[in-house]
Amino acid sequence: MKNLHVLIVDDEEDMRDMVQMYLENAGFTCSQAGNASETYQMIEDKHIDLILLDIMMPEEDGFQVCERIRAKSNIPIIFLSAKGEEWDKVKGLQLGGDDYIVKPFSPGELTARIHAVLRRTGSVEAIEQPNKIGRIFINTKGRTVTVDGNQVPLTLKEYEMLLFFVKNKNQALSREQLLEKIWGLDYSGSLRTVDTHIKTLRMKLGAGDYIQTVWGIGYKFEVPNE
Amino acid sequence: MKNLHVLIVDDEEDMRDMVQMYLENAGFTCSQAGNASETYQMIEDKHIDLILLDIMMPEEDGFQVCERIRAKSNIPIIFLSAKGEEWDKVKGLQLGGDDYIVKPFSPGELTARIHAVLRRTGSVEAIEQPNKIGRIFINTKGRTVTVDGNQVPLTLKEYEMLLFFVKNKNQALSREQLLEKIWGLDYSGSLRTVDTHIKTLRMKLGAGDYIQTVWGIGYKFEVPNE
DNA sequence: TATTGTTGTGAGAAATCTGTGAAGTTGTTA
DNA sequence: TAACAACTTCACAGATTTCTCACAACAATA
Repeated sequence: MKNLHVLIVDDEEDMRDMVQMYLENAGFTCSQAGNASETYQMIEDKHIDLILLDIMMPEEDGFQVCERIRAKSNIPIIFLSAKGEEWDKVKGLQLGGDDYIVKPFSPGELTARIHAVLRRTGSVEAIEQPNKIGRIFINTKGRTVTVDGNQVPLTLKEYEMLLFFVKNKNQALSREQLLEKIWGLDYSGSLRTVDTHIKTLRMKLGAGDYIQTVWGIGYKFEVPNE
Repeated sequence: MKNLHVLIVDDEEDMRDMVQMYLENAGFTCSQAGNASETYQMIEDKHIDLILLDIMMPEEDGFQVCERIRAKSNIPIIFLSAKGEEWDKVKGLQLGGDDYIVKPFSPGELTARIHAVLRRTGSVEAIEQPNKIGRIFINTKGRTVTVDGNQVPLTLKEYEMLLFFVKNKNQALSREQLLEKIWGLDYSGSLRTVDTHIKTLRMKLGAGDYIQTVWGIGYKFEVPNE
């Protein structure tokens, strides 16, 4: 996969840094802009593959910025909006936004949407997604999981967990790693929460012993015959 | 592997000394700083490859120190925080920290994280992992061990012991050394505990006489034909 | 060979970790 | 607001690992 450059636009530095960290972990290169004029300058100066654009910003807000960018460029734009912030999905997308994400979001959600947008806009050759693993079939577009032909309804956390496991199959993963990647760096709850989700995932995936316990460490996803 | 220089920053001398001992045993060169100003001076004076930075310090705390260092340098920084200490992962990492470790930690955990950070930041060429030794195959990602093609289930201590033996093969290792490296400096149990683990390891590794008794000293890991 | 100190080993106690049901929280939807 | 789903926490039983101990077996030394 070629190296993709994402521009993060947000007036809060903390938020920019956090997003950048998430993205760099996922293999993206990042630049930051704290306001509208910095944004325009960045776009002139560098090759940007995608823009993450916060809506609430002093001076020009995200919608205005989007409009001005669209006047001369088709760079994919994903809007960021804080939860509860009053905003109009329709408006954003009409202005040429390609998607939107509501804060707070998990690292997995962020990268998933970026990949989806890049694929959709054709900016990048289809990114191969894991699909069939043993008797589990994961449809990342539809966000559905099928086991032995039967669709299994997974909750958000279960789904992200399964995806992360599949991406790192045959690797022992600690609870800390799972929490950090799926819940985000700022999660401060109990480690044992992972156990509970493991329980339900195991149950939903049925027989197959996909998820092994690595005693004293955490868990590992293994495919029986591979 | 080139000689890497680690700066240990902590206001407690005991902690600094302990960490230094761990690191020197692992082949690092160390310097110490007990407060913020010493830290800045060290960075000016010496070539430092990585900083271990305690968060709780009188006067300037670790976060502030990190911020000031980041203002002019990209030296990798790993935060140290005592268990239970209220601290914010996100804050630390946003300020430019590369990782964090919660005290108390084992020597193995410490060096593993340092290596990971150095690899990630590109400070050092990937450090080769032990893999095949005689008829033993160690998969560090999956944390599995195979002997003659058969997977052998090892407990945590057994696994860490084997790894340590392999890293120091053909060297006579005292029980004290083993306890210090695998259990940590604060272990206060019986020396003979080692014997018991040696017993089970020998049994699980099967024929091959990998682990030799060095009478009056301790044990040694040897590979038959090498 | 007798003596002394060291190591091997089995058994069981102690410590630690995981699985799980149930209850509590939070957030969403109608 | 009530009903519901998702998520988290808790507590305890059960499983697994780790440690200790006692004694047998062994090596070194005189």
